[in-house]
Formats: sequence, C-alpha cells, structure tokens
Amino acid sequence: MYKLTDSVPYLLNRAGVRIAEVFAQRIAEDNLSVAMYRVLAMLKERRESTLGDLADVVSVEISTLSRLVGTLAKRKLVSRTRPEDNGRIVIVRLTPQGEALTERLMPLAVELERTAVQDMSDEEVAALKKALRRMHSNLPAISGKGKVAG
Amino acid sequence: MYKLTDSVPYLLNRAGVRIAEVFAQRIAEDNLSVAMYRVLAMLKERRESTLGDLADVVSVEISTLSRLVGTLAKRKLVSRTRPEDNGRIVIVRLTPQGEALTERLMPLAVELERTAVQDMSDEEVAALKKALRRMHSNLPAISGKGKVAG
DNA sequence: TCTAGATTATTGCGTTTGCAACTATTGTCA
DNA sequence: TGACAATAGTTGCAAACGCAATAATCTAGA
Repeated sequence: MYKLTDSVPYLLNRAGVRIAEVFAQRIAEDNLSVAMYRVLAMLKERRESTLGDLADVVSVEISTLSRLVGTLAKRKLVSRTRPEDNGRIVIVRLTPQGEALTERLMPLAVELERTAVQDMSDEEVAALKKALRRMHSNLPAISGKGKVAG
Repeated sequence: MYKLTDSVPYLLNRAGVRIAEVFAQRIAEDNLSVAMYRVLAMLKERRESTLGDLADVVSVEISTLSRLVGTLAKRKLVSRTRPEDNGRIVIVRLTPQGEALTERLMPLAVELERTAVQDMSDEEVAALKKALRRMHSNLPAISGKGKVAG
C-alpha cells in the first residue's frame, strides 16, 4: 500500500534537500551556491569541460548553467574559452583562484558527508551509492519536455 | 580521496533531480508540480494538516507553500480553514475533487518507484530507505539561516 | 561547393523560489 | 490583567530557474 512518506522519491528529495541546505549554509560566506560548488569541484576533477557536459553532471538546465558560469567567470574563478578548432563549444576551466577556493571548500564537503552517513558502515554507504547510481540509470533523461523522436 | 561524482550529496541530488523530472513530466498534463502532488498525497495520508506541518513534510519554504496551497485552493483541490479556536493556524484539507485527482495520480507514483528500483531486491530497497531516513535525521534542520539560539 | 540540418551556447521572458518584513493571533509571566 | 514574547501565515521583492527562441558554428549529403 502506497504511502507518500514511505516512498523512495519522497525520501530521496527530503534527504537531498536537507543535505543541500546544510552545505549551502556552509558555503554562503563565500557567496557560492551548491550548484556553483559542484561546477568548481567538477572542474577540479576533470580539469576542463564544455558547458553541456557540466550541465549534465550538475543536473541543471544549460541555460541556468550558462549564467552561473558567467557569474563564476566574472569573479575570476573560472575561465571561458572558445577553441579555434571549434567555435560552437565553450571550454570552462578553473583559474588558480578558483582552484584555491575549491581546495579550501572540499574538506567541508567531506565533513558533511561524514556527518550524514555517520552511523553507517562502509558497506552500507557503498550500497547506498550503488542504489543511487542505479536509480539514475534506470530513469530516462528528460531532454526537452515531450519532444520524442521527432 | 574525495571525488565530487562519487560523493553521497552529489549522487543523492542527481538521482533526486532525475526522478523528479520524470514524475513532473507525467503530471504536467494535470498542471501539477511535484511539490503540489506531495501536498495532495500528504493530505490523503493525514486527512488534514497545517501549513507549517505541510512545509516540513514537503521540504519547501513556508512562503512558497502558502502560495502553492493558494493555487491549489483556487483550483478547488484543497480547502483552507482558520479554526475558531485558533486564529493563527490554517487547516488544509483535500476537497472531493482533490481526493479524486490524488487517487488517480498515486498509481503513477507507484509505477515510477518501481521503475527506479527495478533491479533491486526488497532488502536493498528497505536498506536504501533506511539510509535516506538516517541521513535526514543526522543533519540539522535549517530554520532561518544563521539564526542560532538567539 | 552549397545548402539543409544538427549541435552548442546565449538571451528573452514569465514563473517559481526563498528571505525578510509585516500582520494577526496566541502564550507567558509579572 | 497587561504587556512582551513567541508562533503562524501572508506578501513584497529580488534572485534563480526553465522553456523557447535565437545566434553561431559545424556536419553531411546532393
């Protein structure tokens, strides 16, 4: 029998919102949003990325990300480049300042995660991550609303 | 060693966004958002609720919820009442139309969940839910930003 | 080569959101 | 009882968001 408050989507959202709120508060003094942090952390991980790839990774609309990256660029945390051999795409990279900031913030993310999963074993955490990845891959990406094969 | 794309907050957000997108698309033809659905499903579960309690359950700001419930009330899906013995609070209830709509949509939520966890055992799903509840309770609720014990 | 289509990012625009301020009501305690 | 604090909800306002339209570039086929 279905109960909203026992359903996976609901519990997922509730935990996700809560953890994002806590992290948002921690990085607010640096005038960063959670999405901004994810962009920075992603670039630290991959060194560089196009806007579209970043949007996929960060789970936000590309138009939102375009403006968000614009803000980060204005603050000299990232650079935007259109390669000569491909004038469509934009390559985003961390600046030294951006890298320094990211390195300073990552420990906060680590600590937050530790707090969140404090009473779970390594196996439980691994199983959780596996389940989260599975659910993501079990569901279709929404491209542009109801535009299907057309 | 920390990797954004292997961290729990990131995976949590990614799965949550994806599942919400899919469900949003399914209920879009009824002009409902996911938060609206959660309000309706919550009222179906509890019969009635104050605005503040609803906000807690649905994980949205009370100001947002105030407007959202106003919209639902305009569509005659819920009713709002200020009890005579307490003029501060607002009691929200489903109307018959609201209940009918909710009953029609709940199977969609069930099916979505089934799709999301399709390759997991009952035990795995139970462990997932447990982990999601734990993380929620391991983290502090954010009241009003940095207002602490003041 | 030239044109039609696909890809990638940006911008316009209306909607939604959250914070802060405000209103209204209730609770407390001197 | 009377005043001050606490609670509950609403509204103003600015920021953030997503969709749709647009611009710019690249790709592929005749």
